[in-house]
Amino acid sequence: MSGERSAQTARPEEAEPPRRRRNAAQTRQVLLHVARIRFIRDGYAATTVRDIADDAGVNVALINRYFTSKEGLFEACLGMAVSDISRDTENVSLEQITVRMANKITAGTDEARLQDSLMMLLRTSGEERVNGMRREILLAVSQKLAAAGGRPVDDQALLRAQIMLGTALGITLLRSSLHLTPIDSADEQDLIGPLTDVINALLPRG
Amino acid sequence: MSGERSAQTARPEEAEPPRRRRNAAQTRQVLLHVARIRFIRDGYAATTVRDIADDAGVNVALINRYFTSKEGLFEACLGMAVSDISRDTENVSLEQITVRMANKITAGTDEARLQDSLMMLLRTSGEERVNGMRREILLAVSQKLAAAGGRPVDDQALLRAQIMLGTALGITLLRSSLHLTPIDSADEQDLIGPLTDVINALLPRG
DNA sequence: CGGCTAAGTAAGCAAGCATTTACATCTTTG
DNA sequence: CAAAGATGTAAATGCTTGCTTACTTAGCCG
Repeated sequence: MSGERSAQTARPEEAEPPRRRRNAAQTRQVLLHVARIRFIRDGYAATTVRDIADDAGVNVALINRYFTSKEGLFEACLGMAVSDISRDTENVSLEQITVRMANKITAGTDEARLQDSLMMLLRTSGEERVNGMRREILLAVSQKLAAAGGRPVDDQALLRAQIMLGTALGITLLRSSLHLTPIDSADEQDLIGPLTDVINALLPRG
Repeated sequence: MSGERSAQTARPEEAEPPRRRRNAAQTRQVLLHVARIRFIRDGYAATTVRDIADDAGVNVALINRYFTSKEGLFEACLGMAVSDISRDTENVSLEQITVRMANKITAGTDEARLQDSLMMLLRTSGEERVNGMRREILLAVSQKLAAAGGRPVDDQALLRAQIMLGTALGITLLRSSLHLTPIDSADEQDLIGPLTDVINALLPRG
């Protein structure tokens, strides 16, 4: 590669387009990010498009330009959450499951945000389609949990896995939404013990 | 009017005031009842006072007359839920706890409505005062759970009780709000087994 | 009966909502 | 550079919201 592309600050990264002050893709991302936070914290109906636009520092009309409607933006956020959850529940094995679950539940706000994705799952816009998405991903996760034992997944095993899922959901709810103490201030180590007990009680080993 | 009060059907019962087509107390109750359902199903912000008034078959203005505001009506509903939960968690003992929990979770819509009360706890109007109410009752319930073992309640026991509470919350959520199968269609008998295992794993016997 | 108060109603108001339109400005590209 | 499309903005649209006001009617008591 003989010729550099331009005399910009530093060298432009390979797959990184040159910085623009106007950047549709980046604006889209910012909107998604701040909308997610609002939807999780305040719910769909209580969140206004102006709130979101202000948080993002952009004009309200861009929400409709990039996501068609408030509803469209919500579905995009939910889709993100579904992807995150799918990725974070790959290759679940009984050995690591406790540690990983405790880790995900207590992970800081930095990067790992499975908690947020779970809370996003509890939000609804009233549209029937999103309810379908929610049920789908929850069913998939519980099936992965049930299959972790290595035994064939019958209805009873699935029921137990869903109770386990409910536990994870409930803990996350009590922590990040209701801020109940002492569970809200428990760290990873505090949770590993009880979680191990619950998992051993619910998920039969193959 | 010397004789009987009127030629109504049957005789007016003792403690039962004569039926009036206009009855403030009854209207109040109807409003509370239908509002609760709406708040639980649709959330606070997505529920309009006109929805509630229509459900109740009364005029919108009566909501403000009897409850001052939409917010006031919500708080009344939440207060009802708190009372129900307090009453339903009296005298918890480790012996009956599993059966009672399974029973309450699966109880039909007839009378026992602990599920609804729990779901009501998850709703918020944004007012800080209601968040306080929610934390209070959740803490009280988890303390009762922790004390059921008969042992002194240290922080770890409380944490475990709160995880148990989270499980109940999560199961109820997966059932009545998300309608996830097969847990949504599980009956009391189906739940007793797994619940027993979880409770034994979480609540140390004294 | 006749009036008085509690209970309920209809209509409307100001504020806030999501969305659209018409316009301005930045970036790329020929 | 200059045309053109991509990106962002300001303003206004038509609804819907919670709540209030002025009014009607049912129920009670002398």
